[in-house]
Amino acid sequence: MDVTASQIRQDLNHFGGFGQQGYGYNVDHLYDEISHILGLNKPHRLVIVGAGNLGKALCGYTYFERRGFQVCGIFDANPEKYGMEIRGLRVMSMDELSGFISKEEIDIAVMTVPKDAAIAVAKQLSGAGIKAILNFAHVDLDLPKSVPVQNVHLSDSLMTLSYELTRAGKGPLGDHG
Amino acid sequence: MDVTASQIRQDLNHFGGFGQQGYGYNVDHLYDEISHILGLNKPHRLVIVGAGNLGKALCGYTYFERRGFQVCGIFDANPEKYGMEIRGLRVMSMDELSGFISKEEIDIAVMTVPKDAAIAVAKQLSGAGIKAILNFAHVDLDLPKSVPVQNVHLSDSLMTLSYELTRAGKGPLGDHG
DNA sequence: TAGATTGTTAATCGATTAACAATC
DNA sequence: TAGATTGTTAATCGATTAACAATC
Repeated sequence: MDVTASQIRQDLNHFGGFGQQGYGYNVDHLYDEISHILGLNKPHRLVIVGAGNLGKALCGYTYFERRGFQVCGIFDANPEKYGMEIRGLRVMSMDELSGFISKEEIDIAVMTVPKDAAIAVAKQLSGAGIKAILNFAHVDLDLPKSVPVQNVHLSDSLMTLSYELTRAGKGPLGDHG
Repeated sequence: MDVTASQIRQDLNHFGGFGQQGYGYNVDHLYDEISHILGLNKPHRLVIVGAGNLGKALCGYTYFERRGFQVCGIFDANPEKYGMEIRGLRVMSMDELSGFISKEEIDIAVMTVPKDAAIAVAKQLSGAGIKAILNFAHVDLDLPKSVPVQNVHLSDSLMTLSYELTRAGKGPLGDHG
């Protein structure tokens, strides 16, 4: 994993001593502790905002369920999509979003909306009391620090890949001109 | 952007002096230089391996075209999908993959296959001379260093988000026990 | 005891930042 | 010249690694 033993000990110890000197770590216990630290010990309720291709794909993403991320609702701005059924969920309108978040005690919003809508949607989510956002739109949202955002910007990955591909086999400082 | 002026100068200078002391940077020229460094100046040809929900969603991802990433083919292991048309492309079988890559001079493969298939597919791709892989499967592929891999592991983003969400408002060292 | 393994401090390394010279 | 801005060296900071004591 490209991690030294030293680093693992150092990192684990940052959160507490989970092992026994001379004896080792109890793997099951360690797994629990880490789940706790990551907040994965209790389920999270989430909504998907944007019922496009990506939104639909994510809706059927089995990892969500397996790890206790419950997909509770899916929303879209396009009236033609209202009522459409995706994996047993009916697409709802953006007007219903805020109410749904508070009533259903939603933690997390997954944003798969077009770039231009992203900032407004983020505002609405934040106003409705969302606790965290997973953002697939090509914008950096800046929200109050109290609402953590994780960006999944494919464009970044693609650019990095293109860079590595281009540089492959060239010297450490490469040549670009 | 959370970057100091110092850092920008330092970073740009790592690749070369693109500015003029006392005068500034020419934005258009700088944009070109960076495109070059990232290898975005010429188009890349790519295939999508795995015609599931995510594969289909990515197939319609307009950013690809806009930035010169040409989606040239889409493949799946399920015979029922052969011939299915997605955005003007016919789904092909895995047997056709290797030949396609060399004949069509494909640079990049986007892997949206199930975890269990991922390693074998990566091997096939690497054997067929692929130059780079964008991997959405929940596995860390280890391929020869000559084939750069970018992993898009949603699970990582979700765990980070869960961590931040859980820690929000708590002290810098948090409390988890 | 001898071997093994974690906890913790110190040393090393690299990246970020600050400072200033060079130039327009 | 005065002000502004990049290039580049030095200082600072943090993270990784190494070393060793503590413990089983």
